[in-house]
Amino acid sequence: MDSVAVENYLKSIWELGPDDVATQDLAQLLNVAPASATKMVQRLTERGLVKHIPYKGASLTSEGRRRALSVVRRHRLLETFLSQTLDLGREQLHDEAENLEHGLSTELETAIANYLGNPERDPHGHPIPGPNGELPIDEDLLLSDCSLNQYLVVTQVPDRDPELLTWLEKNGIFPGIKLKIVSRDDFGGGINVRLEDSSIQISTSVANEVYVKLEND
Amino acid sequence: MDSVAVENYLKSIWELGPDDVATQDLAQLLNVAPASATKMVQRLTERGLVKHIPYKGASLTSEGRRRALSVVRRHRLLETFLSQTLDLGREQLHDEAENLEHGLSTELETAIANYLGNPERDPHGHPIPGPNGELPIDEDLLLSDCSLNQYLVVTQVPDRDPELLTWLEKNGIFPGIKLKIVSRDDFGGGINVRLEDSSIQISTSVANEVYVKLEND
DNA sequence: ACTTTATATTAGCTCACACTAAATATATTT
DNA sequence: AAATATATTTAGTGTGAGCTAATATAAAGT
Repeated sequence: MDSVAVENYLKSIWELGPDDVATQDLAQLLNVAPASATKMVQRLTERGLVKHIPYKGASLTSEGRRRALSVVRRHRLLETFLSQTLDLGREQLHDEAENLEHGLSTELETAIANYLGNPERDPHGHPIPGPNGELPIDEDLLLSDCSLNQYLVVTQVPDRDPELLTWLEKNGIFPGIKLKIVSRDDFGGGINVRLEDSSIQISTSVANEVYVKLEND
Repeated sequence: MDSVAVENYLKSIWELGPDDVATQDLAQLLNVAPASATKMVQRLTERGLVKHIPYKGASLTSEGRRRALSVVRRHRLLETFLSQTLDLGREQLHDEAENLEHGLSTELETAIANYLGNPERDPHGHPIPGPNGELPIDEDLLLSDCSLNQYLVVTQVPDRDPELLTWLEKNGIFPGIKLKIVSRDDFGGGINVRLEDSSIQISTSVANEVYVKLEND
């Protein structure tokens, strides 16, 4: 069984990947010194879970990817389970799942998945990998890439930043909501969006973390 | 925050306590070498969580006890929560809770407790400590201490051994069930018990782990 | 009271995972 | 092409938690 540290590194490399993950980014995401990240990347390379080209970057081997996705699966199932049983706000879910994911046995993972009816997405709209690390191809579009006046439905919002999530929630942006882009401000100023009964402005950096699909799909 | 290892030691000392806990028993319960247990007991003594008289035994300080009971609380809340949402068998609960208890934040602990209506006992009948480590006085009687022909109700069964638990379950012994002792075999042979619609024999060692109360309480 | 046996502790080692400081690569400017 | 800046890696340490082998203490038996 992988240690908590190993699981967290694998998951982080996956999140930053797929290729040439910089030691520094990894270190920052995990709140450790860059040297610590290098060290761990080397240990993982030893173990065959990571491929590392020094001074270039790290990436997961297929076994590493499998294990990373197992962590992601547990994380997302837990988020879904907690949000469905207790009613925690979407913004609390991430941290709680983060703490519990490492202690989830395969049996309990399965029990939870069955209980939930093997859902395909978590409450943030992120796809849940299958038990063997299959990840459905994600065809969602970046909100910031969409054209004006198309009818869109939000599919995914970011989960790491509770503040941001609270803001999105307060402004009515969460999976399932319909909207369209009515105009773009120049020079990276953001986009103006029309929802059911409100209009808001969304900065480019936020629009880069929200995914949507066309309404008629 | 206490490490997983520290939490496990504290909980184990509490379970084996209250006084003069032998290093060896601790080591056995935690599956580590006796020397490792001694070492940890010393570290915990350093930290003021344990009082240790060398060659005599260890016991918890009041702070140590508080933290041990916090682990026990999380464990028992999780058992109750899992048994109520998913329906796992009573015999799976213990191990799963064991894995998850260390990752449960105070907020989630509270959310679960509220969701469950602040229960006083877990599915095995064990009392759940309060959020500040208060443990209600446990007045239940050992089944093996009871007199013949009293009308009894089972209140607690052991949770550590899935095999035993399955056996008890199969023979109809679990919290809430009514029974009476009809006879005792001589020389530690066990007791004969009459349930609603069956009779079984229970060995002394098992009867020493089952608690009951008088029916008319 | 002495010896044996059982239980505990100490000593010395190992491994995982963190850190800082120093050294070395790579990338970017001038 | 050299100089500077940035990123990465190596070297050296520390701490937590485990192990085995050797030693010390307490309990039991003769």
